[in-house]
Amino acid sequence: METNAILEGLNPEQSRAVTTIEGPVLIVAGAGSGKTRVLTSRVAYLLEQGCKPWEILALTFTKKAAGEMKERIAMMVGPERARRVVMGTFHSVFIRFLREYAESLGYPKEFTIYDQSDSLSAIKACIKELKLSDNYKPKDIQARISKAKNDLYTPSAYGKSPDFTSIDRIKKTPEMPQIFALYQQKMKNSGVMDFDDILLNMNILLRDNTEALEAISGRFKHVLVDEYQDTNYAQYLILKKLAKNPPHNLCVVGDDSQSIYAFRGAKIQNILNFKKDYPGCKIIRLERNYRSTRNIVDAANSVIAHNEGRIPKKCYSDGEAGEKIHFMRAFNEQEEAMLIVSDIISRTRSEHAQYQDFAILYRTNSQSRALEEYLRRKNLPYMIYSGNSFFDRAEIKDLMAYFKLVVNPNDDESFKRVVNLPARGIGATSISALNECARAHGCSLFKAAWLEDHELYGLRPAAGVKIREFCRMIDSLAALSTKEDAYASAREIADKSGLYAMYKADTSIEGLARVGNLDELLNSVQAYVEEQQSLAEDSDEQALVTLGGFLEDVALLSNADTDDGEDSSNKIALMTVHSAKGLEFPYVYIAGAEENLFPSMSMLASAQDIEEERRLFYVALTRAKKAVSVSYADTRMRNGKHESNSVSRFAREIDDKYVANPLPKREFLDNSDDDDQEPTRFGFGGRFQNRYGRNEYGRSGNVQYFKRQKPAAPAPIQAPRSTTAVRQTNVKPDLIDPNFVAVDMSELYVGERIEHNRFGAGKILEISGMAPDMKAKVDFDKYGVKLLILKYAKLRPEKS
DNA sequence: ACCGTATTCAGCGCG
DNA sequence: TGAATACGGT
Repeated sequence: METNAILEGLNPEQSRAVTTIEGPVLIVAGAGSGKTRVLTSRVAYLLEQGCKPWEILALTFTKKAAGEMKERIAMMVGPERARRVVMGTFHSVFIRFLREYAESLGYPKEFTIYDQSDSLSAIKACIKELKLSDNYKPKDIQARISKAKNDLYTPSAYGKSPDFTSIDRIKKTPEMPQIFALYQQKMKNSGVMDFDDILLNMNILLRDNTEALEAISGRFKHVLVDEYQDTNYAQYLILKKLAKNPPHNLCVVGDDSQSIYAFRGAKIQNILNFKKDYPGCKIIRLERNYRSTRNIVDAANSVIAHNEGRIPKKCYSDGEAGEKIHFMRAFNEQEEAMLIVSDIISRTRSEHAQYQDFAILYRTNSQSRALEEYLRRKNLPYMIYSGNSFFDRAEIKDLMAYFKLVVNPNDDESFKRVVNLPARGIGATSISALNECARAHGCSLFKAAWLEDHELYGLRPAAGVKIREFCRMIDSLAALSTKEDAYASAREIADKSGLYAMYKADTSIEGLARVGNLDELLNSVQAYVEEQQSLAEDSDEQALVTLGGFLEDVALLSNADTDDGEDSSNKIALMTVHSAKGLEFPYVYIAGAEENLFPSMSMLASAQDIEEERRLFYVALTRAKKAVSVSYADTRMRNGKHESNSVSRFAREIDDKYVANPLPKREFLDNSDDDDQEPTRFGFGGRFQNRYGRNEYGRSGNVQYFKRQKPAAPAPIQAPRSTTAVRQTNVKPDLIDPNFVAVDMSELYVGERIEHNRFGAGKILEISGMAPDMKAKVDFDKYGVKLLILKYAKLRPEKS
């Protein structure tokens, strides 16, 4: 592609961003400013200037971003050259480097990756081994270890850092350094890294191995980084080392106003301080927004102007003024859902909008429920972007654990997961004995299985035999997997392990679904093999597509990448503001614009946190192309409690000039936090025609005031339905009416026909024991005779 | 090994 | 409130 063609259609700033190729460059790319286009054009331009593809390193955060860039570069310069550009996510690119030098770091070349759940189990194992109290919450420990690694603290550095140890003192977890150390030790014994280790070890490599540093940094003449505002300290330092050679051709692109990942270690200072870190750098601002109307851009500007720590810039749109922002006030989250959905319906009619043109954004995932319920009620197609991926399912994890174990037999977490699945008579006792043995020898469970001194740790010979049998099976599968491709190996593993047969034996509906999922996993292995083979055909080398490759590919997938095969065409999108980053929609609804929720106050510690929340609100606003509606509810059920909060300060910060129905100057409802003394307002809806559902509500007399009352104490015991009512463990014993118990028990008698939730109908044969240990022998029509403890079994008289 | 119940927790989530 | 995990009994 000719230089002219590359630059065609770029505005002057974009053009400068593409052609300023010498020395460090910071491109401050406002929302919707054509950032991806600039990045891809820049790569094309570098190639056009004679740079070799393999001398360019381009790093992104997500697989999706990397994929999009690859595709667009391929269109500009052709697939052969595009393929040779070193481009990918931080993690995927660094894994490649780490494999080259794995041994110098004390890892096997074939190290595998622990995902978060593997890592969590390993942490639980550490806590257990150190016999620590339940002050030590595995999730919390995991988060703190992750934070430490992102800031490049090793366990010993952690122990010496007052920052960490003082928090541990407060949290009553003084043995954090020991857990951290044991965890790292375990990981090394198992030949595995977690996601943070990839960055940590990359730093260690570049710090301690000069040869590696020179080789890797010498390989690249140009380093490009997307979303620089989201980099953490570990990534920051790696980049610094990769760009150490003059003239330091490091080009970073980002927007400080969209830095929203501080909670997972991102440092906005990285972008704010770029100028200081790279003296003489060039700063290019992309301030023209091609996405949104003027009103939206100006409204977003008026909000973000309240932040102090910013790179000065003036974002603007040359488009039409467009619609003003609408506020929608609701009584509760159900009504909020109704207002939003009604608005969507009316816009589909009045503006011929498609469902896919709408996005409903919220701060927390739990807000999706009310919206979802209402959308379902109205039969509208929608899609929730979040969480549970295919790979979280138990049966998938089981088969994946076999794959992982075959690729890396020292993976202890996978070993523990499948050693007795299907049942092989290897119980918890045997495994904990084996674990003791492994711990004493500082080796993996798999290696410990072959040692001779089991008995010292209490492992019974019979159990030892069974464990070794299992290990031999893994060994033979491993041997096979070096000869066969990933798909053949995967099939063999599913078969020989007995796992597939085990799930196949379950003929229930769920069982069938599980087998279907296993098939789907095998299909995806096959798809991976075919994809890799077609890539290899284009190039010269024809290597075996290994199962290890598949595992790595999957490990580096995110939830966002795995769409459970659901068809996303023409559906209303529901997602958190975080996951909306980088996306755009004609119509955007921001739900739950309330104090305490957005901004979320749960963990708000410093003034900087409120700025991060404000940036998040900014991100939400700037997703919209044509229209934004901001909704809030007077009361909302949160964590099982009713909460009343006033309108979000961010909503108020939108300049009235850009709002269709500005908020009253002082809110009617003060910020009373569910205090029983305060009057709480509840609305009773019914009139929802008002398109913008604004402040007439609540003012027009359709509001009831009442004082929330504490429930009468003691709480009345509910009318007995069955013997299960006796089991009121939350009620103090003296609150149970003894008469009630007696009466209740007498409802059951020998010969009576009853029903059970799971076993269905049956007849009582015998009643034995005294309350609360009273038991009944029941002959179920379908399941035969069972002895049930009445305290636990929910029996009710048969309906006739 | 599996069931039902008790208890606990509650934020956003890249790779 | 309700989901996820831990526990404890057969």
